[in-house]
Amino acid sequence: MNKPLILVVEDDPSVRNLIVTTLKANEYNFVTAESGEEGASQAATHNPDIILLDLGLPDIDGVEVIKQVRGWAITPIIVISARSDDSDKIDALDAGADDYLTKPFSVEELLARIRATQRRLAYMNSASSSSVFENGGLKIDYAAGCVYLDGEELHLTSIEYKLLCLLAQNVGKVLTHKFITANVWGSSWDNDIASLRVFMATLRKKLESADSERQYIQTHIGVGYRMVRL
Amino acid sequence: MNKPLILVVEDDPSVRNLIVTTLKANEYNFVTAESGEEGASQAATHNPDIILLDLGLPDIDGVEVIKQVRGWAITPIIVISARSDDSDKIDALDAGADDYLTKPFSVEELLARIRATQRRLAYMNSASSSSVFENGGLKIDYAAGCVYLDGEELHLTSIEYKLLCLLAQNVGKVLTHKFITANVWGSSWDNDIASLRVFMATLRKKLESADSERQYIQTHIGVGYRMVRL
DNA sequence: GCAAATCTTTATAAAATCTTAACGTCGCCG
DNA sequence: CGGCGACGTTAAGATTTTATAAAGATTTGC
Repeated sequence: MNKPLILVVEDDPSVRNLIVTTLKANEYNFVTAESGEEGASQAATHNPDIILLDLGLPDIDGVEVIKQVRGWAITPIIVISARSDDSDKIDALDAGADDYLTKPFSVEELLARIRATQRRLAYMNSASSSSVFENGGLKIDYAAGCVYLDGEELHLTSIEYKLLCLLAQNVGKVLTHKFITANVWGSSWDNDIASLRVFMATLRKKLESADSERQYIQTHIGVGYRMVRL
Repeated sequence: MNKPLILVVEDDPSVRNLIVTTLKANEYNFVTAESGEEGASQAATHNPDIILLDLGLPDIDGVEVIKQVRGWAITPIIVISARSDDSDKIDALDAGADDYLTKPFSVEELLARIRATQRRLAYMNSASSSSVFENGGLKIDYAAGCVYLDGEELHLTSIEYKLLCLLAQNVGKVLTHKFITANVWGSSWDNDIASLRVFMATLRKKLESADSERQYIQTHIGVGYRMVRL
């Protein structure tokens, strides 16, 4: 997945700065808004993955922003507010907020809650569109745990599958013997390189049986193997 | 949707009572557990919609319970804990918790957070919930709890039925032994894999007796089983 | 409490997979 | 040219995993 885009709606420049700095340091993309109106419009134009929303905005009330956004999107909204009354929390949550953090808050906690939200998002996406890898006629459906070659299902043993995934997840990169054996078997037992060669042979046979033109796996003598991007 | 089932894992009887009374007053169904072990096994057997989890349990640490449950389920977990340190919150959230409430908490806020969680669940379910499943000559009527094969009703025992539903709800996906046993039986007791094999054999016999051509269930050696989409 | 149905356990043969070792090829270098 | 090292290929044996039957244990219905 790409870096998530986070919309920060906060009028206080110092708080906004704190949040933005934190996000930047953790490699999130972000856009900011300084008022409720601007927040709602930014949400519409940028379609962010997550919204961080302050309730005490200069123009419209934060709860109104939540309702407005919820009118057409289910983007997760994490409220960050100075109001710590129960009634404020309840109003915001019932309006459609997903989480509520009271100021002063710990940036670490904010990040953890963002991660939790992200996790849920990732699951929801994977349910509808399972993550697949494609390269030439090769297709790996990670969620289903199946591999297809030119549409035909390919039967792989569990080690072969792990090996192929490892290569696929590093397409174009040369992987050393040590790296591969360490990842497929537990520890890097030296003698496994012989096994690795055998598995590479069977994998190649399976991948290149249909069409001998294409070569998915390349060997780099003295170093390791590499899947080429077709 | 039916009333959601909520699992309450809390050792302190007074707190447990407060929560349960609140849930009851708001027409939720619930089950309770007084320890981490019990909580994990209740989660497996009852498959609740939401889990409320205290971290300070008498046996295993709450974070361990989270990890255990997350091994096979994505059930939303709301942590309710006396520990208010940031690090505790972060650990719990990163282990897989969805929300974190510190004691003493307001029951109204708890209810609001449950509602927020429910809202998300409802959205996720609405995407993929129909009352009947069809695949090839196989038909499962979830509402009626009946299974048909080429129009003929098929008599299945309750475990066989659970197993078939699990496979059906994940058509095309390879399900690990651990995942299956955890979902059909309680926790993943190692020896259940032997039982699983026997049930798979009987299920297959029933499904493939009529027409030996079609193979609904595929075994992935060393991994698990998978229902193929026909 | 009995009989039938269901579930669990155990045993064994068959199948699939993994490891190991042997042998052949290729390119390199003295 | 011949030895050396790295790799590919093959096949046999060891190991693991699975299907299936059948017996014992448990639950359910009556």
